[in-house]
Amino acid sequence: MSSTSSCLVTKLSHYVSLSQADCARLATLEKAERTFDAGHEVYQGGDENKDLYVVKHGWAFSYTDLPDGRRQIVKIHHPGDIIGFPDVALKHVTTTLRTVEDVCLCPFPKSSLDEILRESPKLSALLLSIALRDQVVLIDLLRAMGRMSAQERVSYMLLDLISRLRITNPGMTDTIRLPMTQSQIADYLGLTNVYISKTFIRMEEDGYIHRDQNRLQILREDAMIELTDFHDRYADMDTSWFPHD
Amino acid sequence: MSSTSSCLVTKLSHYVSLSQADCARLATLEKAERTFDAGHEVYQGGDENKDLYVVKHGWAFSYTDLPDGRRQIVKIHHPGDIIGFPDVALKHVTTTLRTVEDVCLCPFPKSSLDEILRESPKLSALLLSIALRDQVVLIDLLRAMGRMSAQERVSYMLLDLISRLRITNPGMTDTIRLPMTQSQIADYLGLTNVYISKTFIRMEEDGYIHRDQNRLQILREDAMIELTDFHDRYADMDTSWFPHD
DNA sequence: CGTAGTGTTGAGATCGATCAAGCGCTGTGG
DNA sequence: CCACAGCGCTTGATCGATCTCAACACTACG
Repeated sequence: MSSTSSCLVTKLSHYVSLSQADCARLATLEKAERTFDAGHEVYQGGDENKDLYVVKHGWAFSYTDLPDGRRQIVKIHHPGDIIGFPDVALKHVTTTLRTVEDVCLCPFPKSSLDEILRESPKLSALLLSIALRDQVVLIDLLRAMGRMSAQERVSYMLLDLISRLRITNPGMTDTIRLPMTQSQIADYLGLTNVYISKTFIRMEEDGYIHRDQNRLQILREDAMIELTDFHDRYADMDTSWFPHD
Repeated sequence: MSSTSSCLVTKLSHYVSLSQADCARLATLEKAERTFDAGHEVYQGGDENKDLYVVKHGWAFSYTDLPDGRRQIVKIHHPGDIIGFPDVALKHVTTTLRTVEDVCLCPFPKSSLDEILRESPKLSALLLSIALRDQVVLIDLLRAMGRMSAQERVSYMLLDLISRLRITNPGMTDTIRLPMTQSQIADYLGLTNVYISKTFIRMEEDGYIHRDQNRLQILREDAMIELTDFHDRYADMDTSWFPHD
């Protein structure tokens, strides 16, 4: 999470080496900057689809509500993520974006993508790959929601979070900062805050995790990987078919 | 589902008008053809990622199993769909592909995408949009799985199916052919075959649907749309930002 | 005519939800 | 410095939607 270079470039060049020109193209996406307080709603579902955002620092999440108030959080956003990408295909945004803590976002217009598609086949391939990889990640989450118990879902979430954070923080070990409340975790995993509490306590008693303030240490990562049949979708992508410059 | 022209071209030109050259590019994807019997596994999760497939006719689905046998169907494929697209980003496929009935598929190599990305910005934008739209669809399904009751999930599935089929069959009204078994529907919705049976019976008693053989008529579509807060993601896409030829 | 697959039905079990209370922070205002 | 409100987390009692298990009916098919 260096403050000097772009998180987006860091994240993307994990997968392919980018030309100067392509780095410059990405850098223009992060020219503008806006900060938001914790718990702020940046845009709401149904709004006209104007900008995308690159996360500079802080966590946020996207969610949808059912008419009666049931809430589903569909994506947790970290530094380097592009927010709002799926909605590019549609005229209106489908989710509401809410910050978890103080956050800095870089808005850029949808039309910037047009330029990338016309001028850089390699970046186009990379963006397409990211979109497709995110589909695989959603499918993994779907599997967890459809077929896993509460403890398995929590384990899956923790493994997914730590895998994502390791891409941009290679120094990370087994401890993550978890700024979300248990109600938010419940809305992400399709459970209730009460049951999240009970599940965390159970997992701590069983020696899977250790909690301290809002830091969480994963004690038995291998056991949790086995429990959830977890696959890291972030470390590797197949870039062999990409067009060359 | 015309047998003369390509389902893929039909489906894609629903969104933008395609040049001759682009139609030709898509047609080459459907040159080869292979047929499979009902209940056949075309490829398995973990296989090397070689080909994509365009569906010419028949239904199929992609699924993953947990080590203990719990199954999650993650996508139902119809004529005109591209199968295996999300796995393009990875070296190995993440799901197993199984036919529901007798099916005809057109395999084409991943590297064909390379050519499209280099030569047609417009088709690239369209493919990217399809991938992003499919993300939104997965998010909708995730919401259903995380926060909806059995009856709501079944309603959501039926509405989603009929919306998709209407794209390629504009003549469709309120009746669909449902060749999947109740066990498969259960594996798609994260429920059990027993409870699917009970839910269908309940919905029939309540006048939402009518069943006859493997045909299913939707009697109260508006009520079901309201119940599930359903949004059609297939009818419209935002193509205004696309590059011009 | 046996066998396998699919759907239905019923009894009982269970995981997670709901409801309600209490506890420990933290920030705020008197 | 204290009182108090608000929020997040925990705890316990009870409830209920869905699962599990088992039996049975129906169809297709070799």
